[in-house]
Amino acid sequence: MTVHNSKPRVTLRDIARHVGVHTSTVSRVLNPGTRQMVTEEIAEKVTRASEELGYRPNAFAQSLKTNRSFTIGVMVPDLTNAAFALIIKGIDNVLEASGYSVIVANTDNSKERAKRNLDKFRERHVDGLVIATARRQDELVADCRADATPFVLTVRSTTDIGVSSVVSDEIIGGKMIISHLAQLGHKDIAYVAGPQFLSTGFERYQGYVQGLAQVGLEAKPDLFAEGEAFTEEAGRRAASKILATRQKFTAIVAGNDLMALGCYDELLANGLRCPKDISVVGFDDMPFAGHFNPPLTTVHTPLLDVGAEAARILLEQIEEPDVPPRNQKLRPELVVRASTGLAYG
Amino acid sequence: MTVHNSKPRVTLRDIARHVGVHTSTVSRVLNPGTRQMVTEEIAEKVTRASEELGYRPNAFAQSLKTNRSFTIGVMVPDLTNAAFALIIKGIDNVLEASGYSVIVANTDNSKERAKRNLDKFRERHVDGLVIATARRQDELVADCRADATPFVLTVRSTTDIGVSSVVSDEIIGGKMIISHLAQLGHKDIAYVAGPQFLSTGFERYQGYVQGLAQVGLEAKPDLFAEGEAFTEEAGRRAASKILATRQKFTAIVAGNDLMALGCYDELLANGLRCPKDISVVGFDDMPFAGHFNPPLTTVHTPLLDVGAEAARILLEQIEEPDVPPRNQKLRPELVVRASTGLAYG
DNA sequence: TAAGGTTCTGCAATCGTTTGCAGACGACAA
DNA sequence: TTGTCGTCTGCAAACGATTGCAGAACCTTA
Repeated sequence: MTVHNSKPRVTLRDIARHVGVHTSTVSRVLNPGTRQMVTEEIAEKVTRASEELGYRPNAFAQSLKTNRSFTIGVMVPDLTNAAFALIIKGIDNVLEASGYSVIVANTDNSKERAKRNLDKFRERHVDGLVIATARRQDELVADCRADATPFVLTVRSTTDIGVSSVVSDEIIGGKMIISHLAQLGHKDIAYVAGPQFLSTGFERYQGYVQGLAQVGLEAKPDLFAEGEAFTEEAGRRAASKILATRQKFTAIVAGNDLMALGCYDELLANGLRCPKDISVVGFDDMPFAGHFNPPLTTVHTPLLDVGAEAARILLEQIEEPDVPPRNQKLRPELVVRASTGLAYG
Repeated sequence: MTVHNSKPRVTLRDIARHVGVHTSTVSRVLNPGTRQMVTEEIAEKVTRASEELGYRPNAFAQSLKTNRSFTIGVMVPDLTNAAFALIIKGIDNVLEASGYSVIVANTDNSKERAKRNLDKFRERHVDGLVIATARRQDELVADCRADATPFVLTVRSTTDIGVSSVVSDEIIGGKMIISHLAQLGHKDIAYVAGPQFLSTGFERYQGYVQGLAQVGLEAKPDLFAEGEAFTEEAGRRAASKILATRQKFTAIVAGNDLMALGCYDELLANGLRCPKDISVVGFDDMPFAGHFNPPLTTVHTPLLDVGAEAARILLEQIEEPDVPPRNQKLRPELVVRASTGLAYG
């Protein structure tokens, strides 16, 4: 019981002194890769001493020497968005198992903040990066390419080729929705779009357009409105714009579930019932989408898997820097709930 | 244009050589605290060179020398739970501004994983810890106290005294609910409890009991059931248990919003309507609680502020290690929506 | 017994900073 | 001119690990 246990950090030297060997020997014992270089007898003594003294390697010193930090940076636009929380969880699950720690950066959709965070990642010498904030054209990504540290894009990708990414196949998702809606007899289908400078926003819309074409329908300009963000408010405003054209439609496809929620709000405010008057469908299948009123039909994006897969690819890229970049698209799934029904009229 | 730009990291020595001074001088220039030690003329040259060469300090080397990592560890039980995502965001917002990075650890409610993560935090020499996973009695916390690194508990606190914490005032929250329910004429109020080994679970229940006493009611054992976790499923099972007693009641207070959702499910399955037959109220006011069916009456916990305040206290504790621990309780707020109505009968 | 070959262990340099100490230099006063 | 004081800069030793190299110790074989 010391009076004021300030910080009796145990170092290799303490162990070395305790056992009567050199620090390099201790180091060798403690590193699995070099352990067989030293006599079993000594090795045992060292291990024991290390445990008794409660040795913890100093990560700084290790990293300084080896240039590996076992740390990876994750950049997300909004932690509060359940989708990104899921992504992080997926990433953390596989990284934790490999001894890596994740440093998160929340950019709140600010370019400056993203840049600042990227710099901080570099100072901290992260071994790799996963970026979930990319715009379709993104300087930040260009910046990363100039650098040698591996990174993979996730959820949102860019138009660049030659960079790894793992995302959901948004185009298929869009087509699934249209096919579902068409079966219910819908012909006039509005689109409340997410930002078109994001791959998610853009490709989901492409899926919608292609899906329409497949069933012999056409996208009408009046039935399209782009929100400035993937938020409930933006969704509501976009829906309101479409409503204002007084163009007839019986269904709305929203850029994501949040925007779909905004559509709910706007429909309600206009005395329209969902799905009786207007069907609504979203993207993501965020947690509790099944508890909304009405339960939301939406495209389930396998976010946990997307995150996990991104982490796996990153790990691979770290171990094997010369392996070519990979682009993975995971298949989404339509989950039909109560916000879509037969077209009226 | 080098052929294979491997990693031309710029160090102090490069700058020193470039300018023709010693590294120590460069170091002094680049550290605001010591910059006035060197002649303005040289200082200027150094700064310029540093910018031209694109110098980035090596965080490892710095930390190794100074024993400060400007890194703090955050431990949460479940990233996917919107409540904790909010907490992290609150923390990150204030920490980012002070130049700190946050390393997150997701324990998934596993003690082993928590311990592992704590060890990793120590290896990485985090300057501080914020812990959102504490049980009312928690060895992990005891473990932390033995150590000299500052930490603060958040969301969930322990029975220990002498450790800093910032939480929502759960007891008041519980009382608010009862007072609201009593005004609506409810007399038989069931409690679907969260785990009682967590301070949130425990204190919310205490608030319920005290609130009941204040309005001259009594807590009936039959109307209490404890879920094993703060989840929808656990909430549903607990609700089912209470229903099975066939005891009369007109309202349920749930341990949190997720459990309240579980109550919705069970009521629905039993042909009971909310709020017509049974009122339901939760805790947390998680995102989209207003979009549930029916919109959930719940106690709003100021999670963003809780996180931010925790970060602030931690920072204070890092700068000033001898300041006594602080326990902060933020005031919650009842938000009345559509899941509570007049008591029938 | 000596030569040759294998293990094993210690030495010392190194990673990129920070920082106490001391020397260099100029200025000023006596 | 000399002494003293201040200001600035360089030297070198850390911080705690890893690792190529060389030498010591042992074993084998002739």
